[in-house]
Amino acid sequence: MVVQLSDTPIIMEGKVPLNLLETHAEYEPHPVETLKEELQRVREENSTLRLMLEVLNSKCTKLETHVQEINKAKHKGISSNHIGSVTVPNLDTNKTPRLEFPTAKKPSQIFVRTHPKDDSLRVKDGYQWRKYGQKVTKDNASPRAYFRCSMAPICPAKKKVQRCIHDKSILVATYDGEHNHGALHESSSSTPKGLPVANKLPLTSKPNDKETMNIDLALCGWSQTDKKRHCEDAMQQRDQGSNIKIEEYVSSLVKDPGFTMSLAEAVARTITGQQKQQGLNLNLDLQEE
DNA sequence: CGGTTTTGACCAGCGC
DNA sequence: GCGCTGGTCAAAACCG
Repeated sequence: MVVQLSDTPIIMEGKVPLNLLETHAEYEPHPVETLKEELQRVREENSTLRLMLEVLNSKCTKLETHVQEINKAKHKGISSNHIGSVTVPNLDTNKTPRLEFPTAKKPSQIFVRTHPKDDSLRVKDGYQWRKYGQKVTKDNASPRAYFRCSMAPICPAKKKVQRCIHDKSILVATYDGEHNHGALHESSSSTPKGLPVANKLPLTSKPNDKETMNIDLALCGWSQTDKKRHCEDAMQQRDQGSNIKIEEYVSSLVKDPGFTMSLAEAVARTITGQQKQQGLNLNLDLQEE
């Protein structure tokens, strides 16, 4: 199976890796009807995943177009690789870009979609934050949480996190101050150096791992309806051209081979997990699908 | 036991 | 000066 995301292919040779398809000899064989139902369910899931990939692909294309426009503008003497508040990695060089999270003197915002049921105000951005306050503000019923960077003894970086007033599943993180330390928090030593830390999903994470829920595209542990709803949301956003910052951030994630590989792995793991639950050992040939 | 989170109290800035 | 609001402090609770 070859998943092509723009120019960044994820290659999953042949079938789902053997270690993801553990055998369950202890289970009794399933009646044909049950197996048919399961097959149908897996097909539906595949179509959902396909939809997700389409969304990712379209965002990739969009980003590429945008980068090309920026490059053209650069050639015309307009020097800027900033879109909104998030710095776009330099894609026209071989250097591994670091996604610069807003640490400028001027406060800036990022938007992160979370699981609808996840009511914590946590935004995984690679830094370690210590919450020092929470307040309900006048213009938004959702409480605003105040965080300070705890990675260095004296780091002036702060952030405020509050749910979007219009969409409770979106967290708005406002960054203030600069980090006075270089190293970002490395959650996994297996991830390639130089990659944006925010782009890294833990390769060993379970589908229901809360950590992965903080990233927009970490849909792997979601229910079927959740996935569909979010895909529809994303499609709608694409069509309406709204929430540009989210799209740009997501696009930068998608561009990262490490992220896309992790996503693909998580998807495969999810399918396997569900098989485990129901005691099935379907040898899915995704290439055929 | 040390680090983190929670939460009520406190403070500063601003408009009236 | 007073009230409102956003931001911060700090003690207690919580957690690994």
